[in-house]
Amino acid sequence: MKISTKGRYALRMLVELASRDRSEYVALKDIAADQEISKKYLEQIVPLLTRGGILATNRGYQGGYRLSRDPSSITCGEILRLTEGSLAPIACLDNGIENNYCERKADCMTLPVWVGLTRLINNYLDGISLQDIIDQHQSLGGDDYVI
Amino acid sequence: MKISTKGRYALRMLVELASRDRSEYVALKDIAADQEISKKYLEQIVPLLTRGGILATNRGYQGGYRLSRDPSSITCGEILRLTEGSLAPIACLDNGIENNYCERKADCMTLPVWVGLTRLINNYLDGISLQDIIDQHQSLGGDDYVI
DNA sequence: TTCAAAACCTACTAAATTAGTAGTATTATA
DNA sequence: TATAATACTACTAATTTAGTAGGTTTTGAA
Repeated sequence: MKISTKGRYALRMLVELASRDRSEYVALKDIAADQEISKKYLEQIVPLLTRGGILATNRGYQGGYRLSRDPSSITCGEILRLTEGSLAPIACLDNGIENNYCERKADCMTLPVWVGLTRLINNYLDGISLQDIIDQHQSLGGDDYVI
Repeated sequence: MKISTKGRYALRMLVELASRDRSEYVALKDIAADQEISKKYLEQIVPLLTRGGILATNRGYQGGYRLSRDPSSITCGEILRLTEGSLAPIACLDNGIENNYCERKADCMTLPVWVGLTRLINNYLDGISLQDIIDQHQSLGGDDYVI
């Protein structure tokens, strides 16, 4: 029950971009150095975010990446679903709660537990934007978020 | 971000035991057949639950397993922590939120997101007992739990 | 117009994890 | 003592994870 490095690295990278001047393109080289993450590995993660409409890119000399939208409109849920594939804790719910075609579905007594957990996780992560993360960091408040 | 078969099978097995007559020992052979799970694989899962104080066992002829406590006192959180190891979504929090010795801890802006998620998942699953699962199944209510 | 710096793309790989199987030893009862 | 059950340990195929490697394409500046 772990979030992989793909999702964690993506989130760290995007928080860094949200903290910088949003108008300029930042080279992956710089982000990789700052976050101490393999640049080559980030290269594989980043297309998921550009295709997902979170990052805008500029190729060639002086190129790089910047957020394509306001940090307050980009949520952890969106980022992690793009990079992790699905946030459902069981495969039966990978295509959404309404699209469960598991053959045991009808008499699976444990299913409601997983449906509730799926809703909980998605709602929580959809409720936290990149801007929220920056605000939380600056506020010196509690050590986590409460819905 | 998936619960493995270990945790899912354990939960299914325990729900079945909670649904049966609690005084009699049930052979693993029967549970494996009912749940359509490999008996040999269940054999590996079951010691985690006996050592964890959830199952009482009887070896030899007419032996088997039964719940060692009331189904209302056994929660999904307890079962899944025993079988999955930890319900934390990142390894830094595997030994509890207070025992995070990650070297990036001090300036990790994303940590509060994971701390909050860890609390959420554990609280949710600790709030659902085996008895709750049986009650939910019989009530024909909604399709999940709400805290 | 050439050069260099950047993103983009695809293939490969070592290590770890998952989901089991297999075989033997031990225990308890009829 | 035969039998039916759990207990224990080792092994394994397949998948996933977390990268590495190497080349291609694009673009701005000298």
